[in-house]
Amino acid sequence: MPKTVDAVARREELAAAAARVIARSGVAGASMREVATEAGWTTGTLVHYFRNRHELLRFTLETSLERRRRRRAVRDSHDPFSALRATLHDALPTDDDARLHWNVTIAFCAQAGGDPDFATLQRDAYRDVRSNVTARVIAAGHPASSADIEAERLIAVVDGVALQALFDPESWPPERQSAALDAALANRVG
Amino acid sequence: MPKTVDAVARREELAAAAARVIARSGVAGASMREVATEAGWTTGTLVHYFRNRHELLRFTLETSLERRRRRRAVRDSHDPFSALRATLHDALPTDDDARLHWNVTIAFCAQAGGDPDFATLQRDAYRDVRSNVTARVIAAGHPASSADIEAERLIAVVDGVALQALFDPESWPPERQSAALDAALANRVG
DNA sequence: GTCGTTGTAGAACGATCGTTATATCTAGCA
DNA sequence: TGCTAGATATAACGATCGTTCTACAACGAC
Repeated sequence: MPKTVDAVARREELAAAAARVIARSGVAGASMREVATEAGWTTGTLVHYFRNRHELLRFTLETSLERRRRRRAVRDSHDPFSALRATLHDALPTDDDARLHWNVTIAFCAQAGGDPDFATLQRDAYRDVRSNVTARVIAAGHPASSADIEAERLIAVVDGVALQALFDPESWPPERQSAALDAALANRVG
Repeated sequence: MPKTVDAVARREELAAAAARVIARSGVAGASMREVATEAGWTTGTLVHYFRNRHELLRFTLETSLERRRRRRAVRDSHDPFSALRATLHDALPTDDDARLHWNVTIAFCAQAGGDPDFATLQRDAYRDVRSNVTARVIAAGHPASSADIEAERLIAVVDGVALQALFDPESWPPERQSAALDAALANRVG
């Protein structure tokens, strides 16, 4: 058998490079050559792990969404309200990693119109977030009958703050994002 | 004197075509040829009214932001709370026109990272919205000391709902968007 | 050590892009 | 009715893109 590498790890490494390029200059800026250079390889390597550019982009989006999902997965040890707050807080672009994946999400959001593949991935991720937050809202003591409304409201606040923070980072330091979230949480839940 | 056309109107007509293409397939999809075809002209006409592609895109973004701004400008005749609600409601993607310009905003949001020109335009538009809503929040009876916080919260809700509605239109008919806004308004203001 | 498979590099091709240059058409004025 | 400058169309150029193809390097099985 010939030289062997961890193909899964290599794909994730390349996708991470693609995510950085996309966050920096949009999906359109993520050409095969640019991504290969960012990753420290050549296009020859890139096409060895991804059949074509679309598969690279799709895998990059999947990985990015999965990364954001995992950010909020390890929060079950706290008390229910803290877990809810932590889940929502982890979705805010308060650090470089979250900012990066938020930018990737936004970049693909703009592309989703022309590519139903991407649109489906994003929509499913959104629905997953919605059901997750709804469950935590109920766990935190909110009446089950209106839990979905409350969850949507909280998600809307988080998304809205995130959008503004990405546009205008200097006006939205992490503390201000946290404060906005806490204000939204203080309104009904808890 | 030769044949003469209304150059301003022609520029806006071309920008409207560009906006449709951008909403449909992103900024990257808005090539000179594609925009010219959408508008019913050729690239020769396009470059006659815009020095280059960047100027076309910039003017398109400006026009789109201006159009969203004007949607909420004619709301001063009502009582203060209705005016506030109407202002926020007009920002939601409840009709085709609003959806189109929201998609343009999102598309340019993804591009803003690589182009400081677009980023500045968007950030300024956001700050304009913020001061506008803050004024209306105060007019609606909210304490001036925390009006900016309240305005940010409401804008965040609107943006968050809009983002979800663009992703998942069938889950977010206009009535549901209105309901989410009214729930957010019922919390503090009024 | 040799072979065979995989990993990596780089060149090359056709398509498409933005831009520029050139040609044709058109409407108002002499 | 011509003349002229703006309005529009079209062709072409160089650059860049995604993709394909070929060549070489590296490592495990025999």
